[in-house]
Amino acid sequence: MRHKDEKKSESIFKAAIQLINEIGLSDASMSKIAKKAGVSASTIYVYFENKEDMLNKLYLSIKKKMSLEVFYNYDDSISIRAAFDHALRQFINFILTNKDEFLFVEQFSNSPLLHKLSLKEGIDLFEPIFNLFEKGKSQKVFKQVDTSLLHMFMFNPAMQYAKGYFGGQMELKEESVNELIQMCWDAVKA
Amino acid sequence: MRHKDEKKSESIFKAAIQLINEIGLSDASMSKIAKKAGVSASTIYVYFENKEDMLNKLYLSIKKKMSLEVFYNYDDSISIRAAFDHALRQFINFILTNKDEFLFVEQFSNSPLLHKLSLKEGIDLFEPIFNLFEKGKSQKVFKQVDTSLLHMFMFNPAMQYAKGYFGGQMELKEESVNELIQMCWDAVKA
Amino acid sequence: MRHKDEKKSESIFKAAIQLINEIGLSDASMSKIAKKAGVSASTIYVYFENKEDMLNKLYLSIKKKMSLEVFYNYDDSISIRAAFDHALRQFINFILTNKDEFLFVEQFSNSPLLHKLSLKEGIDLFEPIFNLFEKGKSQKVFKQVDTSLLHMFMFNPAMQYAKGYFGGQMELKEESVNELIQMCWDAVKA
Amino acid sequence: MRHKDEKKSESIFKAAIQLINEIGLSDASMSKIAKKAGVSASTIYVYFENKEDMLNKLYLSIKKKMSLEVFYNYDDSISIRAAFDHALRQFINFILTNKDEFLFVEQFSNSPLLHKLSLKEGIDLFEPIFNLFEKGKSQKVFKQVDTSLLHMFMFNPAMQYAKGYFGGQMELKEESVNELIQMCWDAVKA
DNA sequence: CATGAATGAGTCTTCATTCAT
DNA sequence: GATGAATGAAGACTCATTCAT
Repeated sequence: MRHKDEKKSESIFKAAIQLINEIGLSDASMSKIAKKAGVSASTIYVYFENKEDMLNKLYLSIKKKMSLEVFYNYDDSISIRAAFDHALRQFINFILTNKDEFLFVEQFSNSPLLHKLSLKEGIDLFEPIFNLFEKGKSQKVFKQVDTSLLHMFMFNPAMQYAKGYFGGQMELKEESVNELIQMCWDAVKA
Repeated sequence: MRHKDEKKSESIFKAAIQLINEIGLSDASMSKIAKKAGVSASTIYVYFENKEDMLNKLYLSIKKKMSLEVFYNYDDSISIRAAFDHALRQFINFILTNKDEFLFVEQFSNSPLLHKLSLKEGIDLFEPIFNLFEKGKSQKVFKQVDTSLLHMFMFNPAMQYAKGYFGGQMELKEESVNELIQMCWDAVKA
Repeated sequence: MRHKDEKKSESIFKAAIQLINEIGLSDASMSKIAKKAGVSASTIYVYFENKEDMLNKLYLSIKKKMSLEVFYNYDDSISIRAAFDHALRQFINFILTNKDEFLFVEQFSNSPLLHKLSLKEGIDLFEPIFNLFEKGKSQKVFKQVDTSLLHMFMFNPAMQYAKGYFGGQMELKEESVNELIQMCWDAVKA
Repeated sequence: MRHKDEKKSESIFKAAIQLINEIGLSDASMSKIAKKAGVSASTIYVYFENKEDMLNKLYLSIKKKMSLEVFYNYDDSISIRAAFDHALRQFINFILTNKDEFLFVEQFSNSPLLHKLSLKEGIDLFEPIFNLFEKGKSQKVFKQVDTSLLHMFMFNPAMQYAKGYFGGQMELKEESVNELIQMCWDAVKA
């Protein structure tokens, strides 16, 4: 895939993301995606094995992009609170400014199409956070609970918030974002 | 006329829930559901207008059952903390002991098939919680933030936890549940 | 059938005619007809053997009604021209004032559902006209051509005209009707 | 790509026409047509948008073929009577030697599937006839009546005659055709 | 007599995918 | 590498009809 036309596979990704957000994962057929991408449906099969393969690769590519942004300028050595804040704020910023990518990931995560392997790979990209939690726990900054619980309280509310915002059920207020980060912190702090 | 089998629409519901959990919402076709329910596909249309109607009615029936359980023995007059604890514990208990129902609701909530009307009706069933939040805010027990934020931090982590548990990514420990409830409380308390 | 509820079978007829005109013969299902008639679909099967039987009986009942009107006050002994005129005028009057019945007959006549037997029975009702043609031919008033040709030129233009009128492609003018009758006469007269 | 079989859409047309004549428009399902054409049902959708589109295109293609034949060697400048005769005779010849095409057009014209646009396009193909009528009226050769009345009396009897003939209710005699043409002329002539 | 419930067969249409060019 | 053509399988849904009450 790497040696084929990078632009074409990129335009397929773009079309898929947009279409899935417009009409939903299960209504976004290969031919519709192809039409939107400006290629023939059969061309997609030059770049991907099948639909599932395409979606998994799309999922991972977004996760990678997301992780790059979340950990941009991420510095292990600052205070735990500051690192927590920084990463979470970057994360919120990413999902709010990449609506389509975020909503695709959400839809896909809730579907049986997400391959176990891709799920794991996606999680691995957030390794620095797990390190942060371990360090924080040993310093008694975080509660002595399962790391996955901490992880959940760190990112999930923001995702839920973004979904409510994009769904029109919530307003976006600078103030709310700060409150939300504070609430996350209160939940995980010792 | 033949007598209407009271259990038939119930068995269609049951088949739908199970199948949707096994293979996902969009792969659970009417004919597959019918086969699992032991009826002809056309029989479903005797009980429901169409697929969307069926799923919306299923959704509402689960939401109602859920609300009944969450508010079983719910007492407005005890302390806010106790009421919060009680409802959340009942909620967790419901989703953990009604895996299929819960996972169906999750899938359906994230799908475009969920009709706006059903969404609203579903939310209305949790009105007592909204009253609790208002009361708690006025007594400065809860943070002075959007009620929807409080609501999110109360229920969402538990749902995410259950999903992780059912997906095999988390263990279920009595201890974890208590920790989770504590974390929710820390998040919302003033 | 005669001893059953006459009103019910009548209301089924009425509903069928109307519905067929609204949505077409092939979209007018038994259940839709039943709903419009205010009875259960199964009730129709008390009065008729099946859909085809129902439509054939409906067809014949309309043909009979039509023949009654066409030959109302019909007098064999007046001049051939006058009898021709009278019958044709009555016919035109019938189809213009019984739009639904007429259009149903047209749709049904063009469908394979019309049973050969009903077709013949329907034609038999117009026997007096055939007598008129025979008499006219022997008196050299009409052309010496096949009676069915005469019959065709007498009734078909009016039917076509009415269809054009009901379809909105033609206007209805008192004058046009007279012209049409004159043209029919010119066609058949010797 | 596989090469597009030029004959495929033609064979679909042919199968559709034949089948519709055998079992009627509304019983001629896409899958039956496909089977008769020797292709998969989905293949039809490669060539046509849907059933309605297919039938409309079929209708127009027949109308065009018909008009080509009717106006073959048609000469504006000969006498009106001769032009009338020529066109009508060609028309009769066409419908008698193209039974399936003609009967299809008849069924389709009486169905709600005929799109307004196709109806108009179909009529436009007969423009020379309308010119003939206008000229004939101004020369007092034709009656001073609505052109649509003239048109009706020119073509409708022949169509009715052909339907009777194909339906087995009339015989085909060279003589009758001449008589029929004469009757049409008598009807329209001043 | 009347009818609600039930269904197998069928409707049109879309889908993911393959294949020859 | 790119693609138009082709298709079997499946989708949601409707139909005419039967049957037990």
